[in-house]
Amino acid sequence: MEQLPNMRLTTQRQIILEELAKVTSHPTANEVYDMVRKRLPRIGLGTVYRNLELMADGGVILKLEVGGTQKRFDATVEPHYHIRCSSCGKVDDVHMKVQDQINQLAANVSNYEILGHHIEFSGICHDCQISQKKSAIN
Amino acid sequence: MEQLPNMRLTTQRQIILEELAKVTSHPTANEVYDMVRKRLPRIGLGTVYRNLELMADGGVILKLEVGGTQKRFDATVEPHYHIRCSSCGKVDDVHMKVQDQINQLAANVSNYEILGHHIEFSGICHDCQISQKKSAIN
DNA sequence: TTATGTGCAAAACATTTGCAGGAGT
DNA sequence: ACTCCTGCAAATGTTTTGCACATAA
Repeated sequence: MEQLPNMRLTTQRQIILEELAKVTSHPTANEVYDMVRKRLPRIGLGTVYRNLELMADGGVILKLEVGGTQKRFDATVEPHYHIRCSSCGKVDDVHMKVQDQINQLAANVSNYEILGHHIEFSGICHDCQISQKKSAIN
Repeated sequence: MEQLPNMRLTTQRQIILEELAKVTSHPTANEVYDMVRKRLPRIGLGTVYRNLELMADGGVILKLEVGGTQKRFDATVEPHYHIRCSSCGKVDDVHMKVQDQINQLAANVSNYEILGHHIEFSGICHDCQISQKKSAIN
């Protein structure tokens, strides 16, 4: 595992990263805690929060501040977009090309130094589309 | 004030909406509470939360779930983008054209029914650019 | 008049932090 | 050894909620 300088390679960090890499579901800190606890039952929730935060700061993982009350985490650090189901709150990746040219459009109309952007789509996931059709029948 | 059906026009709602419309700073619920309290000292924080939520549901205002811990609110409901200062956390509008064509790009690669999108830029605001230059000298 | 809304306070969540003991380098 | 890290629990911060009273329609 490639870590940042000044970060020790602890069992806890290793397993948090392994478990996060296993899924594509963008889990919340608490969901990561549940996943990790199956292998490290005595780990503290604070440790999970501390390490997710540290890894996100170090660019090892991505912290998503998308809709909903909790932050979500993603082991894929390459820039990509997300979609959130308005009905069930699930978050999925959107595998489209990153639209870097829009940074220039923003730079043209803003006095900020533009660092980057993130797009969050909203929609209805396949499962929820099906549930909606079912309930429309009744 | 045009409200949704089944919503009474109360003094509290009126003033919350007026105060929100006065600013372009995308205040948090607590900041709205502080603003409103100057005119209605006995209003409860719960009332502010309840009404901001209701108005956002009804499309009278916009609820922003951008980076940072707290939700922010915006009296401008026309679709537009935002930029958040990575240094101080301030949120500003980005007055560029809405890129509706990217919804189609997302629809092409996703099995979600796309409803819309929001772009959040990140950058360094003008004030923070100046502070950074000052501290670079020392 | 009556359904809805309000203030207040407590509860429910989500996240952060202090500290004494533990572990990586 | 000497830091840095962890588990635990308490603290903090944000949002929601229950309830008795108030008020818009």
